Amino acid sequence: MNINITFPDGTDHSYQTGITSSEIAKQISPGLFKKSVAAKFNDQPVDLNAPLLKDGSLEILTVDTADGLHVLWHSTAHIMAHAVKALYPEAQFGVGPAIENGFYYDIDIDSKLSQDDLQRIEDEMQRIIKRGSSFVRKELTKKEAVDFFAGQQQDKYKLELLADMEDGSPSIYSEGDFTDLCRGPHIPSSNMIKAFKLLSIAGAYWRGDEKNKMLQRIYGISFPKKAQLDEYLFCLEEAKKRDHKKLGKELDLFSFHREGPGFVFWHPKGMRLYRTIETYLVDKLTQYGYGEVKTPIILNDALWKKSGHWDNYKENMYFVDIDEESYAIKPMNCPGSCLIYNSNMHSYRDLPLRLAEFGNVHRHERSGVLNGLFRVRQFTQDDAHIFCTPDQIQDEVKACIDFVQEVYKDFQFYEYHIELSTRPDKSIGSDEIWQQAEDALRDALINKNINYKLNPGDGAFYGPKIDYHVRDSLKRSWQLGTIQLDFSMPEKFELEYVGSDGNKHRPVMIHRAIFGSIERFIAQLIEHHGGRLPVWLSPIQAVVLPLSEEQLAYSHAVFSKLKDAGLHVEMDARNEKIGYKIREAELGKIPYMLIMGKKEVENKQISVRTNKDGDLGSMEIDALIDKMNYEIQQKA
RNA sequence: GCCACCUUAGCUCAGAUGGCAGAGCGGCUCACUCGUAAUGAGCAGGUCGCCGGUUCGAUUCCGGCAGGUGGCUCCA
Repeated sequence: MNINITFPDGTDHSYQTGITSSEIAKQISPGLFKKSVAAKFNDQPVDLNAPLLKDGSLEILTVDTADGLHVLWHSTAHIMAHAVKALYPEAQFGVGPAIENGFYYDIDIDSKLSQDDLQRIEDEMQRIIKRGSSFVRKELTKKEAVDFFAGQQQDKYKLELLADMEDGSPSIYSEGDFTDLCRGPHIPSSNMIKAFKLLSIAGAYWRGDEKNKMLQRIYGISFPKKAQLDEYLFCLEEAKKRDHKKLGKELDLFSFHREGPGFVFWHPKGMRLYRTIETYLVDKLTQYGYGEVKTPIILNDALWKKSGHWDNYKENMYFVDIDEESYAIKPMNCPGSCLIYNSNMHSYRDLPLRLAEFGNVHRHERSGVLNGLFRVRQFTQDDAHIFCTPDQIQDEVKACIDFVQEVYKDFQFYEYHIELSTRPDKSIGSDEIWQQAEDALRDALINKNINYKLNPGDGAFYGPKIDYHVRDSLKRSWQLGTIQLDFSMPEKFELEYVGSDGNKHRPVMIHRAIFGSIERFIAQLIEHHGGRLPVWLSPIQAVVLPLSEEQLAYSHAVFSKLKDAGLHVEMDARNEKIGYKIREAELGKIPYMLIMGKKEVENKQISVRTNKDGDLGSMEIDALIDKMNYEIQQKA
């Protein structure tokens, strides 16, 4: 009996029934065989040594592919669990998946793991790998699996996983004397792992629920070649150099102080960057038909009770007493906007009404979540509330999408992903309203032909949202822009407009932010550019560097001329060697260094060095101003 | 909030089984007037995060707290 196997390149071939992917790989080429870790049969991941019993498509997964690496990582997680079990026989295990970069395993043991223990676990893993045992799959009935994890290898977490498992035939993998509940697939033999490293230990709640026990999670990474591990670790180090917390200090942009954990102190240079961004957006707001508003930071409790924040957001809010009445410091700007809306009568002809606000909000975030500018307790949202009629929703959401993406392009953010978040557990509004709102956002995305990830249950309490996520230097994803639909707030604040029929109608509210928070956005900008901001964003765009005192007068003249041209320019008149001043300017990541020597004074020129291209030679002052203005205008 | 780790000069970091605290950079002073990533010399700078405990003596050991970092949970 033969089966027919189709390959990814479209060719097909007949093989004897029961042949394994491994044997097929060997026949195709020894190179492929050597690099293969698993296979996909009819798009289902399978082990290399699984017999193929029917016709189907086959893709051999090698360690050169992301899927293949994931298999290697997952197998390394097993080896790690094996090592932990050998060192701590009482250990019980949660889950141990491959993740975007590497793997982890959640472990329940009584003793606290330390860095030294990681070393011991690594050593044990090394021994296990050297033995080169193979991963053997076995399919069991659910009862057999339960018996195994209740008896021979006691593990309450695996039992819990089994209890929730719907399909009736769990599989286990044995590697040496260690067996784990696992769907697979796995690498054929542990000795394919040529290089690995355990990176960190962290606490993690069982099943991600903070009501559950906290397990110890070990993160690690592995590769089929030592060089790849070295490169990965090198990249990690490089990424740390781009950390905005480090660069923010080095470039003197902002600071944090014990006196206000989670509250940013902006320094002059950081503030310039902040203002540049703000000013940029103010211009765009006009283009996109927004009016700008400003609402108070402290507002009476009654307002927050009315808006639903009291019931849904209280634990994140700060409160103050004024004249024996209780007030809250705003965590969001929407109620304020609603008050503005309600201070006038509105006709359908006024809509959409777009009110933008650089809203200064305070949120009491739990201490453990604070993280540089990414997660603070006080931040400025580039917020806006669009009040519109139901049939204007589509166009308005689409316009918001265009706006967000235009802005990201100007800041050279090209790598982001979009999520559509739906109704959370804690929410206000009827099912119908939520359905309508979710459909509206989905339709806008589909209409714009935008790929998005569905994020069920992650919407705001008042409505679903479209979010823009960007990764930081350590690959953590942060939400920046957001477009949220809200049918509830208009209800609560009894917002109305007079329609063409002369009757009163309820408008719909769209909350939207592009940067999300200016603080977080700046953090992303710094990391994205590694601190080397484009000229238009640089707090200092050029520095004048006289070679000696003889060039001071000319240098001052040049400095004034650039300043008058509207450029952010500084003068380094210190009595230091030119190499020293250049070094300082380079470390300060100043884009233009203007060196003034005898020659330049005689020729009325400027010797230009950029931090991007090095020494550019001499040019006229006006040529330099034109060049810089062009780059600023191009946002290059 | 939870888990682990960290906290020594403005910054980056050494340090001692518990006995008067160290470097480089930066700052200040002086000399040097210099051509594309660090000129030299001198001086100043510390309650060793805070509060307790053990001890003749604690920056060092123990406990608590605060702040930070990496995760978890939560979120822009």
